[in-house]
Amino acid sequence: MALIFMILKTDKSLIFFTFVFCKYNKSHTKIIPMSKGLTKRADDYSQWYNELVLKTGLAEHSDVRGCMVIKPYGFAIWELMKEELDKRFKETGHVNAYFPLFIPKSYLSKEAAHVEGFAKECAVVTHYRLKTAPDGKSVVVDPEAKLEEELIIRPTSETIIWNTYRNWIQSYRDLPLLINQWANVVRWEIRTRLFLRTAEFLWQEGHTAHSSNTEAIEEAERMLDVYAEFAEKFMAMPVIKGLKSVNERFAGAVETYCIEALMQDGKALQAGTSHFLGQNFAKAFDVKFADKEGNEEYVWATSWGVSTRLMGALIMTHSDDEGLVLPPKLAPFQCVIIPFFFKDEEINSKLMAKAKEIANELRQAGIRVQIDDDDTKRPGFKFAEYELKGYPTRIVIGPRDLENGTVEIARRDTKEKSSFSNENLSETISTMLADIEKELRNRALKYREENTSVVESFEEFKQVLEQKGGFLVANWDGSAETEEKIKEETGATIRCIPLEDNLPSGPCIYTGKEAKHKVVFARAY
RNA sequence: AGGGGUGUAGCGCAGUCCGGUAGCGCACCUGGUUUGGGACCAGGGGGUCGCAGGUUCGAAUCCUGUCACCCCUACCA
Repeated sequence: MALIFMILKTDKSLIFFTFVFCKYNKSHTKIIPMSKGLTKRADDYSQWYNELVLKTGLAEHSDVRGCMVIKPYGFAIWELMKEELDKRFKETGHVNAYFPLFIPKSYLSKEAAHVEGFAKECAVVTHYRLKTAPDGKSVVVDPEAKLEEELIIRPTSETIIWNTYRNWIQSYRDLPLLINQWANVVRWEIRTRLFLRTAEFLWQEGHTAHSSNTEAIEEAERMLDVYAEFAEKFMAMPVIKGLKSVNERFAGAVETYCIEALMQDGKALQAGTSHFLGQNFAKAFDVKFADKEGNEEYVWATSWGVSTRLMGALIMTHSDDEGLVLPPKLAPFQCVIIPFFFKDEEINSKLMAKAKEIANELRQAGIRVQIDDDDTKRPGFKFAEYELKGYPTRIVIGPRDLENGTVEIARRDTKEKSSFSNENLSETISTMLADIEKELRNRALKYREENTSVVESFEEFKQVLEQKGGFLVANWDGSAETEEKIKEETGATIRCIPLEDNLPSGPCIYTGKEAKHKVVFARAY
């Protein structure tokens, strides 16, 4: 295999084109050439991410500041996530409901820490009507239509939901109340990034009410497990389950649980959170129940959520310099069939017939498959396109394959392609999809292991953070001051206190005092 | 929120310093030739130069304001 690099100098940047000439090796597997046009991760990770999201048609910026348009391909992935998560919520006894987008301003301030946490990023509705402007062309806010009480567009729904739960809960018999909602929320962010941070985003928020402390904690932990299992089984993304430090805790929570994932640039991403809310919201909204003995007691609460941010996590966990790499369970199409058309109409119709036959076989086996019969684009173009979009597998069938009873199958994760018999393709593809998923999971796990460093001193901490990044496991004295100082000096924060294996193995790396926990530090999104 | 940068055709950009009929590549349309990894040739269509004011005989270009996006810090899921 020969590599030729061409470097073109333009005014502002260097553009690298890479051509890879392919030959069959002994196993008749060849390596797919690299795509062109996409910024390489090593050159500029942020730019790579932005270009990838735009070029693959996952999402784009709308004209509304900070708000994105999730395009059909991106939304298809989100729908697959939703479908699976929803199934898992139902399996753990939850039901869906829907609460208002608007929250009376006064509700938000009933829980002190909560309002403190969200006040700075709330969108506020002040009027309910427009009228034609004096110029007769534009419209203006009608000053006479001012709301008595302003409405906040929900940044999260604890307040409106707990205000509602007050009417729903009287006795222990009404508990537990296990409700989830799929919704949009708005947090007026200054700096935005597609999927990772937008002013409006989609999510699910579970809000549960319980008759005891322990039951609520169990619920918070149960839902954290649901998230962790979803991340690992469905997204092929390894996560660390842990507790947030006081600084990072959700506004209004007694304890915040989280799953933390490591992205390919060495930064951490919080992929999901689950909160034990204690009786904070019950007290703020006066939600009491009568226990079996007839005593009145405040209700215990949890809330938990994952958002479209998972899309960002998915992209940054698996994708490469050629584009998106989707784990099969989240690929809108797991296989694309491309008939290699020539000028001969008769051969083309045979190719098409075979492609349909194969597609039917795969569909019967439950594989999501698409045929690309567009004859205005050449196959090479399509190959590059589907690689960019991260289709896990691709079947190409040409005249030669018809004669030989074969197809060519390419897999996205390893970029290999080889010839296979066209018999029993559903099994071939199913096996390959399972293998791809395993490969992606192993690869991501290996990356995390290689980029998790146990550090013994603050010097080592700074050095590893600077040179390598990733997760840094270190002993911490448990104080918010120490955490804050480390953050100021290095930019790294405590991602979590792991649920497993958090016993300190020595003194605090910063203060040298007795350590309380062994925690995971990282720079984070 | 602070610092830096960018807005010109669907996408990527040149033109802006030094004002004078808006250009290039890709994409698109038509015709032809091609075809096992992003085809080639010929012809064609498309832009109130982010938006709003101002200066000027004349503004993509100069001035003022404003909006959006990107990068680095700060904040969050």
